[in-house]
Amino acid sequence: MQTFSEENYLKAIFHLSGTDKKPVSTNALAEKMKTKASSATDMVKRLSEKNLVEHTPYQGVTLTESGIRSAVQIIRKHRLWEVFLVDKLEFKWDEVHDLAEELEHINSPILAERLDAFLGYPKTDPHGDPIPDKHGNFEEYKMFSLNKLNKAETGIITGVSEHSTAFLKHLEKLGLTLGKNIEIVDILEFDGSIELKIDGTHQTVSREISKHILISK
Amino acid sequence: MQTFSEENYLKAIFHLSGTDKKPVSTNALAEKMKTKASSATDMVKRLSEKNLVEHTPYQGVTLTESGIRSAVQIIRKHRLWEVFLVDKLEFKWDEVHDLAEELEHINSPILAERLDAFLGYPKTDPHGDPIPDKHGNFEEYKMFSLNKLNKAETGIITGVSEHSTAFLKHLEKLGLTLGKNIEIVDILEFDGSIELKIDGTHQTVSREISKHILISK
DNA sequence: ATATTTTTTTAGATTTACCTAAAAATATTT
DNA sequence: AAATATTTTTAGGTAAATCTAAAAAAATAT
Repeated sequence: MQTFSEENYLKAIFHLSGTDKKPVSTNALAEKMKTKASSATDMVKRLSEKNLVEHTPYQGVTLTESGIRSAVQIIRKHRLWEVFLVDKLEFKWDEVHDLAEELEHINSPILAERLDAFLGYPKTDPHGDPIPDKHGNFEEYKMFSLNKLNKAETGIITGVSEHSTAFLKHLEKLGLTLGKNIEIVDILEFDGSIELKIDGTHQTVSREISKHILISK
Repeated sequence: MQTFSEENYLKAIFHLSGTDKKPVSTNALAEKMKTKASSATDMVKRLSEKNLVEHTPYQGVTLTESGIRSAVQIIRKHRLWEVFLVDKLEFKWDEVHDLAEELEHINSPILAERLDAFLGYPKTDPHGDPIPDKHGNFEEYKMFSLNKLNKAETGIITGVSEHSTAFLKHLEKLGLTLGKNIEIVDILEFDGSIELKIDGTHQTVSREISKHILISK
């Protein structure tokens, strides 16, 4: 068993490490955890002693097999609780992240399994992220950022890569929610802002925002 | 905000202090928390600095108004989660205590409120304990221990004062579940064991067990 | 009323998870 | 390649929550 803090670090390393499982730098990890580099080093050492991560000083950190397994189970619980909060307790998609950050640490494989069944074995969470099954298997969907689209191209919003309330509330206000079709009307040369058509109306998003909107064709 | 540990101590003091709110001794508190007296003293000092308890050295500890409010909200969450686990996730009444001990610390009044609504504002948890409403109000039912009944008297099982899996599994096996009518057939002089009639059959429970079965008339 | 036992508190250590400041290693400029 | 800047680690310290051992207070027994 791990502490909450250890679990949060594992999750952070998993996310920062990406699909290609590249080493995560101490600074990146510290920033993600909103702490200092020295604290990150401390924790990495502890996780290393527990064989959850591999760490070569100055060369960054990667998860071991057992670290990945652990991280994926926490992510599974996080996403299941998000579905519960939205589908059953009528929370909005922008209100569930912080609560799920707490609930994900409840330690009971049976609970996760029962919750999964109760929710009807959902495939994705309210932000479009895939939910690992009890064995930890899940497909990473091939989504890409909205800012990769060219003028006149179309796509479907299928995910977001940022879960803050402020960001999600903004998308909601513009009508940019999961499943919506969009079409790129124009890309401003000045700062890369994107004008797009959605539900027949036009909306503009900054380049920074567009990066965190994920699209499938 | 309190730490998990502080919350657990508050809850322990609330329960040990009883309906008459009498002071709780350091030893009793330490025993309940499965820790040492010195640790309990330390924690009591910390809670005292936060004005959650009143402590006169060597004279025991009582909750302040604010301590009671805090404890009752934790108990509310504990009992709501137990209802959720039994009613929605099909856990048995003997499987939910430890999970609820973790879930009760999730810090969100809105979550508690939504959960309450989702469950249909239940009045009692799976063990017959009353669930405080969001203002912290609840009726203590006037239940008494089974061993207070005399030969030939009858009653209805409406609660238990012990929540361990072992105890509850045993009751389940004997058919001694909430809502059942019982009649005292005999009380053994030797050790106070009680023979009772339930659903037409006879069962015997030790005096120790009978103390933790709560009855209404 | 004194002695003994029990309960409670204090003193001093330990572990986790953080911090700041300084040193060491690596990366980037010139 | 040397100088400078950045990143990472080490060293030493703090607060929360625990522990053991010893001291102090209260309760009980003689």
